[in-house]
This record gives sequence, C-alpha cells and structure tokens, in this order.
Amino acid sequence: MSTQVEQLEAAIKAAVSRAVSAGLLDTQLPEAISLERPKNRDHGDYATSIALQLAKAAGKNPREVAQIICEQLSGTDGISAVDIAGPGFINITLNRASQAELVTAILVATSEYGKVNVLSGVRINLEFISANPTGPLHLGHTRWAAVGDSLGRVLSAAGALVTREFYINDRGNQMDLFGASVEAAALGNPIPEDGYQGGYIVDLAKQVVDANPAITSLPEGERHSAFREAAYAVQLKDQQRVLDTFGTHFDVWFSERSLHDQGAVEHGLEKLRSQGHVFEEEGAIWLRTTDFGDDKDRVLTKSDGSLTYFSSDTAYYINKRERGFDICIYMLGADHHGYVGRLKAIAACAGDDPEYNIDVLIGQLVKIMEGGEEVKLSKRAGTIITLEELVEKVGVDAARYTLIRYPVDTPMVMDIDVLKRNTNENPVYYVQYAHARIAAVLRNAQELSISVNIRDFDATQLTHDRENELLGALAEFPRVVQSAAELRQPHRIARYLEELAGTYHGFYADCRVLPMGEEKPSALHTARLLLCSSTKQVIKNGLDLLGVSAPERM
RNA sequence: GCGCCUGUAGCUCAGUCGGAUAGAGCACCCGCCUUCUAAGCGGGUUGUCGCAGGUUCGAUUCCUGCCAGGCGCGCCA
Repeated sequence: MSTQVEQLEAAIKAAVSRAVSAGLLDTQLPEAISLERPKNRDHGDYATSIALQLAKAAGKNPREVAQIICEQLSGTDGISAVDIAGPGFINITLNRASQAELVTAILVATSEYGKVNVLSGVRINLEFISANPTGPLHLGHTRWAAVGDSLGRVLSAAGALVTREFYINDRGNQMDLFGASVEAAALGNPIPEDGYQGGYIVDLAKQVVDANPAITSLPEGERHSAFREAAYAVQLKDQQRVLDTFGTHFDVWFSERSLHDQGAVEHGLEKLRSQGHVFEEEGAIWLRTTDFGDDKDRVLTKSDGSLTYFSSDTAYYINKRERGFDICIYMLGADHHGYVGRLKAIAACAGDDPEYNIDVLIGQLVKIMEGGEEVKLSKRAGTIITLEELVEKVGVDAARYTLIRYPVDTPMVMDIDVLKRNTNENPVYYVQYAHARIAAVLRNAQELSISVNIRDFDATQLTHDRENELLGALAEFPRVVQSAAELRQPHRIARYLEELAGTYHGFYADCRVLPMGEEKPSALHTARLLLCSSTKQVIKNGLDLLGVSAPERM
C-alpha cells in the first residue's frame, strides 16, 4: 500500500514529466519532490515549492512554471483543488472523502501502519550503553538505554534487520581493580587507592561471600580472580535485571574477553595488515589512521607486547562486519566524541566506507535537577544516580519518554520534581491521556451498541475541519517514522505524538462522537468512532516505538 | 592550540532536504464540564532565532569569521 504522500509525490512527478514531454517545460525532473504540510491552513493540505526550484533551469518565472504544473495536476484523483500562491508555491487541497479512506487503511493495517521500507533488508548492528560491568548503570547510561532501545524499534519499523548489542568491557585493569575492591571489602581491608569506592561494593562483597563462603579462605592468587569473577557475574546480572525492568532488550551481550579468546584480535590485525595500514615504530605496532583523517596514528600493540584497548575496538568492528552487518551504529557519550575519528578510520583502514558502514551518534550529557537545584554527579561523593533509582522516583514511562523527547545532541536537564507530577508539564501524560480518552469513548460506544465495523464506514461523513485536520495528522505518521529512522532521531516520534494528541483533543472538544440522550446512532457516529479508533491505533504504534505504555484508563 | 556539541519567548525546549506571518509547553490574564475522561479545549501577552559578513528569488536553516557555555584531545581502560 502506498501512502497518501507517496501518491501525491508520484502525481506531481507525473505532472512535471507530462509538461516536459508536451514541450511546455524544459527541465530535468528532480529526484525528490519537496512536499510539506503548510502551517497555515489556508494554504491547503499540502504544498510544494517545486515550481520555485525548477524556475531557474526552465528559464521561466516561478509562477509561470507553477501554472503549467497546476494545469497538469488538476483533475488528479483525490485532489479537489490546486492553487498557486505567493512567489510560486503550489497548494494542494485533497478531496475530503478520499482522504478519509485513511481510517480504513489504518484499521486494516493495525500495528503495521507506520512501517516503511527505506531501510528494507539493511542489516544493522546497534551498539549502545556498553558499560563496564564494574558498577550499577547510572544516569549517563540511562539516556542511551531509552534512546538506543527506541532507535532500535524505529529502525526495525523502517525495515532494517536490527541486532541490539551490548559490549561488555570485561577485560583489563579496571576489572582487576574492581575485583580487588570487592575482595578488600569482603575481607574488611581498606579499598585500594584507585579502587571502586561506592557503597554497592560492600553489597557485592556480601553477596559474593554469601554465595560462596569458602572464597575468603582461598590462597591469595586464586582468591583475587575468584572475587573478580564472582563480582563480575553478579554485577552483570544486576545490569541485565535493571535494563529488563526498563524495557530495554539486547540481542547480544558481547564480551570483550571472548573477542580475545576467539583470536579475533590477531585476526583483525591480519586483516588490517593485508590492507596495508599497519606499521611498526619504537617497538610498537601502529595503525596508520591518519591516512583517513584521524589526528594521530593509534597503537595496536604496545612495545611491551600487550594489546591496547584500541586493538579490541578494531577487532570488534571487523568482527561485526564479518558477522554480516552492513551498518554499525555506535552510540557514545559526549565525553567519548574523540573516538569518532578513529572509529571511522578503522572502517576505512579495513577497506570499508566510513560514511556508510559506520555511524557514530554522540549524545550530550544529562543534568538532573531535584528540589530546585542541580544534583552534581560524582562517584567519589557517592551522589551518582542510578537508572534504577530514577525509575523508582518517576516510573519507566516518564523516564523513557523524557529521555527520548530531546535530540541527543542537545544537553538536557531532567527535573525530577516535574517528572513526578501527573500534570501536562509532563508531556508523556498528555499523549497517554489522549489514548486513554479514546479508549473510554470506545468502551462507551460498546454499551450503546453502535457499529464500529469497518464495512459501515462512510468516508463522506467526515467533512468537519477538525476531522480533516486529524486525518492530515494521521497521514503524517509514516513520514515521521521514515525521517526518524533515516536521521537516527527517535525524538521525532515523541514530538509527533504530542502534535497528534493535541489535534485529537481539539477534535474531541468540537466534534461530539457518541449520540446524545435519545439520539439515534447514525453513520456520522460510526464514522467518527472509527476515526477515533484509528487515532488510538496510531498513538499506540507511536508509543510502542518509544517503549512507552499506551494505557486504556488513566 | 586543535576538534566536536550547543546558543531561538521570562523558563524548558521543537523547528530533515533553504520556503509563505518563527512554534509548543510552563508561567501570567480571560473564558468553557445539567451528556463521550477538565491529565482537556478556546482566546490574550511574549522574540535583535548569540554577533558580523557571504551565497540567492528567499537564510533560524548553508558557508566564513568572531563571542559565550559544555566536552574531548594517552603505548589509560
């Protein structure tokens, strides 16, 4: 099924090419047709600036070009009026009844409505959070937990085959330090100088010892690794549990150690060597990333023979590509943006196209306000806020929605006090309320036994401006999904839902849906009810893309 | 010093591919529940889109320079 917008685009393209072949216009057909919904309702349902764009090439003034296109366009099925306005905009008004057929389309498609095929068949590896398993997930991870999960849903809705992956940094110094910290806590020794200080270390120590009381009496050498491994297992499980309650699901938990165990690092090195970008200097092995825009070359193997973290990164990337992923998306915090250059360079050194095969999203940090002041996050001072605490305070829906609502490259401020309020300062309620409101109307309709059968839908009933406006908003959904997927910006879904909810509330205020008093149910009641029902479906589909619930009652 | 991000209403922020009179929520003022959820609707007030140039039919949007804030620039992980 092609969408309304696609049909319009096709109609405009056809109109232009008819004009060209009739010799009325001398121009190339542009690849993309600009088609937007005008802010001003007097400018029709859709407007295109195509005449303005073609004017120069055609050697005519824009209004003349518009005139020619309009003549070809008028009479197209489903279009009731075509007007020229301003410098040469073409304003298109749709036939209301044919526009209303959208209701049927949505109700037939149900959860499929809004799915698009721009990324059809593209295999995407979506990596996000990727925290060290040395502590609880905190606020810095939370933005990605929400946005990453939502992005995964959006990409899937655009047809991509998405694997959500969590890279576990379970190798290296920090793991030893972590193990040593837990061990020290268990034995009642002071935590090592650069160790992990949080109170959770004590809890971990207790859990580890409770599960295996004999651990404290192991010989020292064995004891170190026993503590490290046991604490690692407990902490990882805890992260997984918390993410589960947050509704964030991963397909693959990828251990950095396993990369080394599989020999993937050596394999990656070989691959890079064969591409000719590896060299030795001062006893170390380097990757010449400066060939591809990085600001300095990077060490793969240190002069003492040990591997750098960067070598894991290269191996991991190559591993992902060998597992068949076309696009590797990395979601990183702003404090890691220095990695973008080298990640892109890895792809280039491996012979890939860094513009296509790698996509790095940088998220700005989240500040948090409570009681009117900023909560300073400091591990040392013990004032980190964990994902779990945030959810306890404000709930999953409010937390997820608020985190997704803003583009990630904007630093955002979360005000805990606002999120605790059930008012519409909290936009998640505004959207959910629209859904619950529709659900209530549908329940009431059931009691009145009014038909909600699609076969009884009469599109010609929906002629009110509010109905028209609502239909227009519903028609936008697939485009919104498409741009959210292409631009990797799930916040667009949230903003769209707020608009849709607002449009519905306006419709609800002006258009009575159910019969009043003794009034007999009519075709108009059925038509409006089905319009409500289709709106409910779209809100539900949108909220699903955010991982936010769509309540039947509030 | 170099690099990335940000700067839009009193506050928090939207605003893909350049488009028509720059938007929303909050706050402030005024209306609307004797019938579908008032967590709602309608109306009013609010702007040097950081500053200065450039590109063009048209710039909040693209380019350059500058100012302000945040972050980053290891043979650390």
